Amino acid sequence: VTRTGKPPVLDPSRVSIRDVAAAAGVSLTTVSHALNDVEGARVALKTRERVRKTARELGYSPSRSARSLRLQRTHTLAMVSDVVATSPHAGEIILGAQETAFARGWALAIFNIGQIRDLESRDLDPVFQHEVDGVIYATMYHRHVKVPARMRKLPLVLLDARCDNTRTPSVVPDEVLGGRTATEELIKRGHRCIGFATNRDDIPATWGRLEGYKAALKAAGIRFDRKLVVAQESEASGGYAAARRLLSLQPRPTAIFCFNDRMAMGAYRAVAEARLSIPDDVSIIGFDNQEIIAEGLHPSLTTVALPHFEMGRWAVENLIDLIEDPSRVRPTVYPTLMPCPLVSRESVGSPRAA
Amino acid sequence: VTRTGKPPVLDPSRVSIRDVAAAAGVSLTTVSHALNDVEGARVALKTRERVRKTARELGYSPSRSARSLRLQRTHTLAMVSDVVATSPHAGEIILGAQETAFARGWALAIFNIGQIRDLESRDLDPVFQHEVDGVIYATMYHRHVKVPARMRKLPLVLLDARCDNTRTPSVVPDEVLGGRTATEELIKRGHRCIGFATNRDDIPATWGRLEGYKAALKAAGIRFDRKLVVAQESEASGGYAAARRLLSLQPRPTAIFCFNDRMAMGAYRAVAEARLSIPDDVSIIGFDNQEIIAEGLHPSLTTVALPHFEMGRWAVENLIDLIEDPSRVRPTVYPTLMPCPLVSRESVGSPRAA
DNA sequence: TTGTAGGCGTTATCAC
DNA sequence: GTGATAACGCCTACAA
Repeated sequence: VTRTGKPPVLDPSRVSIRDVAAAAGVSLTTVSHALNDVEGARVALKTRERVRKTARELGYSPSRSARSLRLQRTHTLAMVSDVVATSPHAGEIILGAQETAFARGWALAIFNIGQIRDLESRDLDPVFQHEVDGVIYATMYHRHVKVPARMRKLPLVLLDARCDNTRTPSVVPDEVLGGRTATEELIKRGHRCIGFATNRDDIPATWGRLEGYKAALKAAGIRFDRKLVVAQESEASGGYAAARRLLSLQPRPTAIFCFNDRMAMGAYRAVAEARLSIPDDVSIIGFDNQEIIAEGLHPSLTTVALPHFEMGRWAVENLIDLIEDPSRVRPTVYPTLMPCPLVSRESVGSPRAA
Repeated sequence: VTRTGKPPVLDPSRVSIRDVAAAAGVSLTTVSHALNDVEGARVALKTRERVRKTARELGYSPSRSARSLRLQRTHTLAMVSDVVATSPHAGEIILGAQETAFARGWALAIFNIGQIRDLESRDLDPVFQHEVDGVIYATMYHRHVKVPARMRKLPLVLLDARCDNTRTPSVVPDEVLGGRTATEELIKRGHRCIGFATNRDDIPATWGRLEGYKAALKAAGIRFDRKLVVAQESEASGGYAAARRLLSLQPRPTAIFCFNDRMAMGAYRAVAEARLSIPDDVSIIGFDNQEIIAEGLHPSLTTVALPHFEMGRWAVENLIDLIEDPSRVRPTVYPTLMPCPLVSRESVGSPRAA
């Protein structure tokens, strides 16, 4: 990088702590004390209020650079992720994280580092050169990760991921509860023969949702039937294939729980091809709440939402707390499970009288 | 905010310019000169190389805070947007912007400020307190905006938006060309009777895509038929309604250009209900390339992609250039139009022999 | 209760 | 060619 050689162009409009001090007729120490509520040094109440008022009137806000330099704190969080920014829900995670950080006066820097499996070998220097006070390590979907050693040196929170070290705060969707929520919704409507179009990947979402499905059946006294669970690719085509298979069973399931909304999209096609209707002949429930799909389908899709916004918020809250008081290591369950709420639309109804 | 009262905890592992100077056996001034290729002060080649080597070995990287303070430059860009982070394509914009900024050594801070029409009245102080060197003002979809006075004080680039001041760099999708691309693709396959399921909103995308549709017809010597253009809500339901209408015409269009992929999703349903098949009886082409929809539909949807990633990249490149050399105001067309590439999938074919 | 001074790490000016 | 030094704006130990 080549320098311009020019001296810094000072912005005369910018008000500094000196200006406030001058305007309030006190020393800049007093201003600092007053504005920061410093514990030791007490400032007369009257003085403090005058200082505050002056600062407000002048539109003073402390320089982040100067404060960072002095305090060795940047008040900036890094969100390091694989392709999180391209995942359909990335926006929600970023939004939740960003809003929370902003509300607490922190900045959030996004670092997209490509495939996360390259992480160990990759050069993270650029990330750390940005001098952040903490790291949120987010993955595109719920999974188990190995945290690079370099990253452990900073306060760290995992989002949508868990690792071996159970002392690292981590937040993931409660897949089990979500699977249970979906299944219970069907049971509540009177369904007893419920197919599950699941996926084939060996990831927590697969195990968890299946476990939730089983738990709901058990709680309702419905026998688990292996034939009602069909695993396929977690795409629309997989959902189509799985649903076709399920609809060909005797007796035919009156409802299908789909691993995600894309699979549900395929299931809709299978139902239509079988000349059946949703939800009269078959109820469909999805997972993920991808709104484009869920609201675009006809009838609109009842589904279970992944709490991305909430996870973003949680990660930032906990990371800032961790930074501000590392000693306060609250004993907490690991990982933190964020509930997945039901989003009711039109694709679930009661089965026709048998 | 309450202070801890503790003195700053210095990170002993962090190497500063002094360490490099000591290790290289020169003064820290020389290190700065050598590392920054300062014009006036020349450093002996041998010295410079030694300094560089030492810096590399020690893993030195200058403190951003200190540099910001000294240079009055934060090397940080703000991306101020309405609900961009929740829009389905937000990820692509952010990704393009972030990768580009990162590659040039800049940081990108995202500021989500809710509904942008409130912008004038909104308190942007928090944004500017973050001390950024420039602003990317991004909207959720292509439109005309009024830029708040405060924002004009900083280098500014508009993304997916245009404003009255034609000297403000601005990048938007080339809607006209995109509409033309879609229509031409259908014409190339031999279609002559092409319906257009458009939307009702009074936005540039509506006018532009229609204009492109007309231009393509004209270029192919096909008479524009008003009845072939049906405006509806830009949702799946609107696409359904529009397609139903179009499919009832005599003669029936052999192809339908849908304003966006969601409308195309609805059009698929209308085609299926009419017991027609895609693309044998009717070809469908969308717009936006929302992958979840386009790849989930059966058959997969041929569509025109919005260049979000590229717009993010363009905005950052141009903003940094503007900051680094404001005098270099290149005379350029306004706004910059980013082409929308065709994404071929399976929903377009040739019409059956008449 | 308030003021003074030193330093956070860097770059630019100006001597040597 | 090289080095000492003064800022950038802020916070805080310490003196008054």
